[in-house]
Amino acid sequence: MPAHNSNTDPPAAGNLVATPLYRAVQLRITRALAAGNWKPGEAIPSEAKLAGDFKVSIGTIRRAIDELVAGRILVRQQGRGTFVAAHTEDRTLFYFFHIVGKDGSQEFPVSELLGFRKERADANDEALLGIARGSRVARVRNLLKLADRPVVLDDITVPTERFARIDEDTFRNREGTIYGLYQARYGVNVVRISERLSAAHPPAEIAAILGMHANQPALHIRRVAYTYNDSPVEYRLSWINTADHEYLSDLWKTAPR
Amino acid sequence: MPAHNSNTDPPAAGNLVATPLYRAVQLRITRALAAGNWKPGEAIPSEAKLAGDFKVSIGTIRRAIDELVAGRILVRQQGRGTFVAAHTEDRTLFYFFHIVGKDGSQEFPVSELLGFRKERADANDEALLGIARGSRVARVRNLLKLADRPVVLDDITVPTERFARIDEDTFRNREGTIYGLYQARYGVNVVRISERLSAAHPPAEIAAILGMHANQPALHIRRVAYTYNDSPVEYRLSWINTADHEYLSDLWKTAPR
DNA sequence: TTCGATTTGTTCGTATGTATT
DNA sequence: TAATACATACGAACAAATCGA
Repeated sequence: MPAHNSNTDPPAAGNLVATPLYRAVQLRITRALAAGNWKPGEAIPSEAKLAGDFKVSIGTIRRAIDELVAGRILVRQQGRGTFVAAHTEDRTLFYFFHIVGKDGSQEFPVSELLGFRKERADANDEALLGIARGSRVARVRNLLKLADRPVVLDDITVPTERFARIDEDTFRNREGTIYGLYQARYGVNVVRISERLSAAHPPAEIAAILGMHANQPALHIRRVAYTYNDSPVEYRLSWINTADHEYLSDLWKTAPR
Repeated sequence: MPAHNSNTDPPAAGNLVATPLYRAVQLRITRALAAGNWKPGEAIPSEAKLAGDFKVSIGTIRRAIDELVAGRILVRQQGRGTFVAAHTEDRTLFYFFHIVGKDGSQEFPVSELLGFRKERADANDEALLGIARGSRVARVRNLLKLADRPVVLDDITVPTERFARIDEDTFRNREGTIYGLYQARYGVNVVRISERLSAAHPPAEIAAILGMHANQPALHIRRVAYTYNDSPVEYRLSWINTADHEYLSDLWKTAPR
């Protein structure tokens, strides 16, 4: 068969760039994901079915899914199916959580909610989250403990528009990670984060929470989390006591698909 | 054609795990790379030629190369060929260099050699570089300036075994990056790094070099650089003045495991 | 426990498109 | 223009894992 476009588009009419068929398929899949057609943890239709639905070969479907699997948006399992990545598995936790012991140990953090309030978005929120100034946001203060000692303090901001009727109890009584909560309860699937790190002296209030002496430096992180299509959904300021822990950046091991 | 093994191996005889053919091909390619059969910047044989040499289909060759391209070990160019990734291009610089201005600007760093000496490897070198204690190592102190101001101080350790007859002039008179030097002159191709970050007060000597006040915190990074097959080749301690700059960590597609 | 249906994983082959030289 | 090399797309066959009858 020739490699022409057998879809509904006019065959190489106006489109100067001629995006490959597998990209178009990929886009349709991510759109269905973003629309919530398939939920995290659930299986998407089989490759054969998708091929039939989209009227493309199974190889093209696989090509489209390949990158989504590489980007940890989907997870394939031989004999079972292809699933929307969920934030419930321990593996996925450490993809977005980079704090490890200086001895190399990877502990599971224990979370503690320290504060919750709703406010109006300021200029910073507007710039980072792409929401209108004055719209409503929720501010969450969360502490992470490792080996029973406070290590990470997160000040989290999310727009209430995406997170309908979000409240303190929802946060406090969640099971699993925060991104797991976003995913399970609000259908917001964080698939990418961007972090900027610097060293600084934390405010006295925060140093106290982290059990740090005055004049002790901490790692400061500004994080923006994105869902499908690079749409920002959360802004987070973190302070990390690096007396006994470090931030691990592994760039990078080409993992088997 | 059936998916049998048409290579020299007995078809599913003793191998219990049955590694896919494309992995075997991938291994042969990385071995050739590590042996220096194909040099950085040069083209490797065409897919058709490799398919003929290895007696596999062109699709299997492409599959093997796919991951090496994803891992930035090889670079494909349509119509030209597939090339061994070189550290000479500006693009690749920013893959291992993560310091950006707080305003978001990405500047090209200017390097300045501050010190060079040869020593015997200590316990730390032994653990991190996998070399025998007492073997010879070179220690290099290098300063990186951004916009004419000192920002990053690197204390670099490499084993002289891999870097034959390395000396101060070689470092001082190099063109391009340090990893470019390793690659062009010693055939050592850094393909992966692992970094551990923390916040701390730098020693007075280092604070002075970075133009920092006493009691000002800095970002401290311990980096190990690896060549093919996860073999460590360089150990680096860095201090970064984050008054005007940040460490950027962008985590998304085709990520570590 | 066995068996068969389903689903993804691997390998091959072929044809054609597109960029480079 | 022609040859070369990678890119896209399709199809087929079989392997391996999973799951339920």
